[in-house]
Amino acid sequence: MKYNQVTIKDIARELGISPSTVSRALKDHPDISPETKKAVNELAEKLNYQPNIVALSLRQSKTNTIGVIIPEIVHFFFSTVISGIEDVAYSAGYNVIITQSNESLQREKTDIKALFNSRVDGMLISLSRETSSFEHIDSILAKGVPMVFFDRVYDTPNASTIIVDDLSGAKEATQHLIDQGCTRIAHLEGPPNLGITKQRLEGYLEALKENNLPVIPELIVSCPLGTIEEGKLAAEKLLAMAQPPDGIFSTNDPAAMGAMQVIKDSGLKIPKDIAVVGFSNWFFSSLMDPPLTSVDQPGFEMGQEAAKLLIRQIEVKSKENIDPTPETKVLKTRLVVRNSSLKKGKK
Amino acid sequence: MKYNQVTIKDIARELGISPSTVSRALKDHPDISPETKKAVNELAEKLNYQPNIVALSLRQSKTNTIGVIIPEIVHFFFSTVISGIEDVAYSAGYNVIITQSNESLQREKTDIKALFNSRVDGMLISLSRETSSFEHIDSILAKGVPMVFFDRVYDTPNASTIIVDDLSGAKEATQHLIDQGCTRIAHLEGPPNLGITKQRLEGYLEALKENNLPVIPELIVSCPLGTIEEGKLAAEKLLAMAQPPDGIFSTNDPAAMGAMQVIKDSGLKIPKDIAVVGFSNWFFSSLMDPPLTSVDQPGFEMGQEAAKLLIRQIEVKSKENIDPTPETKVLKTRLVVRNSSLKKGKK
DNA sequence: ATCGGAATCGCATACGTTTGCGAATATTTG
DNA sequence: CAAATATTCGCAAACGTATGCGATTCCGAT
Repeated sequence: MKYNQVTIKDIARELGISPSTVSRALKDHPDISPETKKAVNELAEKLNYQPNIVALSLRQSKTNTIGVIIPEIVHFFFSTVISGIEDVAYSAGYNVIITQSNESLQREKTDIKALFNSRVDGMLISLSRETSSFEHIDSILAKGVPMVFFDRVYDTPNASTIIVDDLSGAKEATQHLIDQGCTRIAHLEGPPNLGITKQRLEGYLEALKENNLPVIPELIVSCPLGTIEEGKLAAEKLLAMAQPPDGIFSTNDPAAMGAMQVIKDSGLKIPKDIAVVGFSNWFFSSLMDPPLTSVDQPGFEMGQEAAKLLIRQIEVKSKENIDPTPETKVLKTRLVVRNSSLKKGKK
Repeated sequence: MKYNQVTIKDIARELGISPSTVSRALKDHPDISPETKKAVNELAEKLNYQPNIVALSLRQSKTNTIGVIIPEIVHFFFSTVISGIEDVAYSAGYNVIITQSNESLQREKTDIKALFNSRVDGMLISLSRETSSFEHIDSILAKGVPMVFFDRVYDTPNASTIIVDDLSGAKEATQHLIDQGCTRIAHLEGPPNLGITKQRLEGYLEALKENNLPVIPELIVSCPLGTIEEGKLAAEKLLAMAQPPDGIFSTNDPAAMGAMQVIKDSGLKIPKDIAVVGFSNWFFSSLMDPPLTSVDQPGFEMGQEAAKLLIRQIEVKSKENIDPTPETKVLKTRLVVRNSSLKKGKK
């Protein structure tokens, strides 16, 4: 689009000097006399000169843009993360291009290529549910594009990652159920490809072991999509057992919610008969009836940290021309106790 | 960032021809012989040539990028709209840069400038709650940047808008309450600057008049932020009245939700004592207890339509070099009836 | 008056691509 | 066989900016 914006050449012509001088004057280069600088700056101000970012990007081989790939935007946790990313990116002078994989590996591949072709300075990625091979990522990584993975991470020594302590969070949640007197605790397990799924399962198992509770395989139900619907199905299955559970720890909030609905409809009471704990602390969790206990993930902070890390890597790479060593950052979770799990009342 | 991507020059050098020939060969220009085209295309394929989008943007004064300004991402409706925008933008070959105003006029101003400086080809904007003056928009509009406003629109003859039929939606919602037997219907009113607030109020009033119900000013309570907290306060105020309402139509779902909590805590029953209807049909509305009746806004579709309209305008402007005439598109709402308003049971 | 150096600035080139125009070669025509 | 035309390609400039290097000017010192 041609907006007839004033350029450095216009200023040069008007002042009868060369574009190079104008360029230098604008960046306060010592070679330029104070008078020229003054004249240039005043005219630039008067004409409302704004540097052409596209030309700058071409010249410097740097777009000041970071690309983001997330599974889906319409997801409380991820939109919170984006908010955090925006927050630091904008104050650092970076634009943010957002793409969503829609949980599809195919789409993730085209997204990553599109971002690379757009010459973004770096990428922030959270893997799709389907992603179990990584050539598409490795090939871009090999070209030296800085990348930071968050939440659903690719475990490679070549890229930075930022995660929450899913294991501890899950363990704490399970321990909380045990403290409330639960002895038969079910687990709604998440998408099998994701590391977070394994971590949360692991935390659940560790808590059981530390309390000398038996691990009952039938009580671990897979919810590969983690939807409300799957939560309902899982709960129906659990309630049909000879000995139903007295507590449920779900890999995420929607599944927990689905389970809650089925439990309530069956006439059982939450938390008296079955206590429920979710994961992620979605916006609406506090609005449920009863309000859902959940493990809070600091999404905004995760976005901030991921963006900070990426930008630092970008700047290191461009200034010192050195590949920065990847870092891993683990954020703490926080168990938010609400009525869905309080059999005994608050301590 | 220098990724040492192969350029048109590399291909030219390797083949002993000029860059211009390579360029033309790649775009199937008739001036180039079939043999040269074949050679070029094969080598390009082999070297995995990808055109440098930044150089292209500079050359063509077109970035194939559209900028989006929304009040906040962490908002079910807006994230849904974004999803719709992405959907059509990507298949049309456009990148999407997203910024959020955080409901601040100041931030909206800097966002719009930043997007302009990034030379986006067009903008999709939903106004902040604070926006009541429009110079910052007019000045950009005057430069000929295509703009489409959605949902919270700027009513000007110079830009296209895409909205939902808030008036009809509100009227239908209120009529529904009347049909359920409500005679004292309260309205939780939204942010005063927004057109949608006025439209929804208007629809509420029209429904009352058509049914010969009196307009009782005390029953119209302002919720300038539209938060859950404000909904609670409003409900407390309403319940303290000598004659509390028997129905509530809220300008949005969170306020409706806050009201529901207060009503339930006060011992009154929903919908028996007070029926409640919200607006926007947030994701969690169906999960409330009782599930909340709400006016569904087609967010995804709105995003799609807005992006389509904008892209069409961009292409018209660049090809025919003519300012396209602004259009307005109105999308239909849909009342989703749930138990929070069903005093009589489904018809 | 001459020189040296500092101060100030412009030329040329680069980033990667597109495109009008002209040049060279090949082909057809009379 | 010469001339006209068609085919195929390269040169150069352009988009807007940054920067190494050389050129010019000016000043004070000798």
